[in-house]
Amino acid sequence: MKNVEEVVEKFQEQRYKITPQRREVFSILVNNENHPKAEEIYTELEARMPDVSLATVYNTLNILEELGMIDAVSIVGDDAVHYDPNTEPHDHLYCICCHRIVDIIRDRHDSNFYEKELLGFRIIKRHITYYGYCPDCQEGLEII
Amino acid sequence: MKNVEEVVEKFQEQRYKITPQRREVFSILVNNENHPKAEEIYTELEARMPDVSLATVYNTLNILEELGMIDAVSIVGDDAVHYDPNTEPHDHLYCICCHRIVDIIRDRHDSNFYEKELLGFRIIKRHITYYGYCPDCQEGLEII
DNA sequence: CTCTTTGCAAACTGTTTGCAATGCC
DNA sequence: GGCATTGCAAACAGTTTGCAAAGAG
Repeated sequence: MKNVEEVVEKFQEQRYKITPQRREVFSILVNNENHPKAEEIYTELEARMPDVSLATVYNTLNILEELGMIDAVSIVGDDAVHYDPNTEPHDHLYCICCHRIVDIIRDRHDSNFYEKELLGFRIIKRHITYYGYCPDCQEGLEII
Repeated sequence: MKNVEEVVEKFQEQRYKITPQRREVFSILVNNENHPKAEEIYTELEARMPDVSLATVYNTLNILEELGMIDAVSIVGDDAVHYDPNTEPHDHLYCICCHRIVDIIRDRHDSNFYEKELLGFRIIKRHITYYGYCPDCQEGLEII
C-alpha cells in the first residue's frame, strides 16, 4: 500500500465502492509501519470520523486482505490479528515486553527465496517471526 | 514431552499437584504430533473422563507452557492456539486447505542457529511457518 | 487438615453477522 | 434507483475467571 489512490483503483476494479470511511482506513494504513490491530485502526479512525463503527473497519480490512493489499500477522501470546500494509517479503521482530512489531528485511537469499516445495507441500508463503526484547526494553531489564 | 513421568516430576518439583485429569492430559500430549488445540485435547479427554471441564484443560496447558514443556503455535487465519509438545527447535508446514500442521526439521544451520541479536533486539526464539498445500490437498486442486 | 484444583457458569476479548437505514455509482 | 455499505446490536469463538465443592499431599 504505497498510496491511497492505488488502493482506490484496486477497489473500483473489483466493483467495491469507495466510501469516506474506507478511504480514511486506507490513509491510516498507507506507510504505516506499526502493524496495527483492528481496534487500533478504529481508535485512530474514530478521532477523524466520530460515528464510524468497528464493523466497518473489519469489513474494510477483510477486503484489503482478500485483494492482497495487506497481510495478516499472528503473534504467539497476542490474540488479535495485526495488519501489515507492506506486502513485500520480509520478516518480523516482536518485543515480548512492549509488544511492538518491527519489520526486518534480510538479504535477498533469506527473505525473498525459500523452497517452493517441502515434504511434498506446495509452499505459497513463509512467515518468520523473531521473539525477543527490543533495545528499549532491554534497558529496563539491565537492572536485574 | 517424552513421557508422562517426566512431566509428573516437573510438576511435583514446582509443587503443582498431580490429578487424574492432569495426568490424562499429559498422556494425550506425549508423542502427539498433531499440534492440537485445547478443544481437541478436551474432546479426546472427555472420551476417557466424561465429566472433565474445558477449563481444566486450559489450566493444565497454561502450566505446561509456563514450565516450558509445550510450545504455543499461532497460525494466520486460525484463531485458536495450537500446542506443540516437541520443544526442540523446528519449523512448521501449515496446509491452508485441510489446516493440518506438520513439523519440519531443517538442517542444523537453519533450525537451531539464528542470530541472537537483530536490529538491537535480543532474540529468545524464532518461529518459521510455511503456508501452502499438503500433498493430499494438491490432488484435489489438480482438477483445476 | 490445608490449600490447590475441579467443574460449572458467567465474563471477557476479538471478530462476524443480521438488519434497517443510508448513500455510492 | 438499485444494490452495496453503513452503524448498531446481538451472536459467536476462544479463553479466562469466580466460586463452592472435591480431593491431593
